[in-house]
This record gives sequence, C-alpha cells and structure tokens, in this order.
Amino acid sequence: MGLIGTKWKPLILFHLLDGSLRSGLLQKKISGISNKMFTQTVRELEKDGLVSRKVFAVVPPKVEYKLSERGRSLENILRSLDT
Amino acid sequence: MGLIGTKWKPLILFHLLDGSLRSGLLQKKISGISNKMFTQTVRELEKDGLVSRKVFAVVPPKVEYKLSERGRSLENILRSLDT
DNA sequence: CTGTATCCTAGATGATACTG
DNA sequence: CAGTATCATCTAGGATACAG
Repeated sequence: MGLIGTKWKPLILFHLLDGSLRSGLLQKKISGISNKMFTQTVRELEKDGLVSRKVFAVVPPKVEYKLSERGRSLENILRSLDT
Repeated sequence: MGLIGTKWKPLILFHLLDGSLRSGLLQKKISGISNKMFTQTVRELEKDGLVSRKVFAVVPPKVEYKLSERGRSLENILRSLDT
C-alpha cells in the first residue's frame, strides 16, 4: 500500500497492462483525470519503480509509459481490483 | 475499489483475517488510528457488508467485529497488499 | 504534444471532550 | 468500554494558464 493507495494509481497501472502507451493516449484513457494529477501520479509511479518513462528526442515531443518488472508483479492485484 | 480505498480500511480488514476481535483490542492493533476514524471506518465496512458487528448486552459494553463472507472474499487481495 | 506552476476547495483525518 | 460530537488541520485533487 502507498504504492497504489490513491484515486488514480490503480487506473493508470491498469491501463498499462496491455503494453506501453503514449502519454496523451494514456491520459485520454483515464477518463476524468486532470492534467496535473496525471503527470504527478505517473511521476510517483516512476519514482516507486512501477512504471518506466521513455522520452523520444523528436518534435513534437513524444513520451511513452510502460510497466516495469516491479509493476508487472502487481498484475494479479490490479486485475482483481479491476472494476 | 472504494471498498478498501482508504488509509485505514485495509488495515482493519487485515487484522480481522485471523478471527473476530473486541473493539478495543482491534483498535489497539491499528497503531496510530484515532478513535474517531476507527469507529467511522468500521461502520463503513459494516455498511459495505465486509465486516459484521456483534453487540453483547453486558456491562461494561462489549462489541466484537469479524469479517463477513464478503470480507473473506478479499482475503487474497488483503494478504497481497500486506506490508 | 508534454509538462510545470498557481490558486482554490472538498473531503479526510486528528485532537479533544463528553455520553450511555 | 464503546461510541458520539466538535473543531481545527492537512492534503488530494481540480481548474486554469503558461512554457519548452
């Protein structure tokens, strides 16, 4: 807990179960999340080592997120929480 | 989620995995919880049907809490969240 | 497109005192 | 012992505007 004990962490992780996603697309999937919370939450997940962030040096900017090994280890729990 | 998405719900449920407990004892096991939050949270858990509350008509008052069937169904998740 | 910076509010939680 | 009532506080979260 603490790792997923927030309103958005579980949802973000859940949507990454199927593979990596571009920042914008991921955010769009999380219906109702504010831009602020999206960035903030993803950063925390990255800091906790559950998600990895990959930045492409292109223009316009491109960023992809995906579950890390540790993130994958929560797959069972995430699918249980589902909803 | 919503069922266990709070600071205390998981802990209370966790401590009931081993069996029923008297109110005071249960609260004492949840280190750091205020009296207010304890009662409030336990009431919500009861309302959600995860915990059952049994009152004994004795003096001094005695109340016991235990997991309901539905509460037990979360056992796996709870043990995973552990910590 | 992706991310940062503010300002602001509702709800969650804590501390304390009190009742049956 | 168990629970309620208040009041004060803290913080997650939302809205908005702006920057690289």
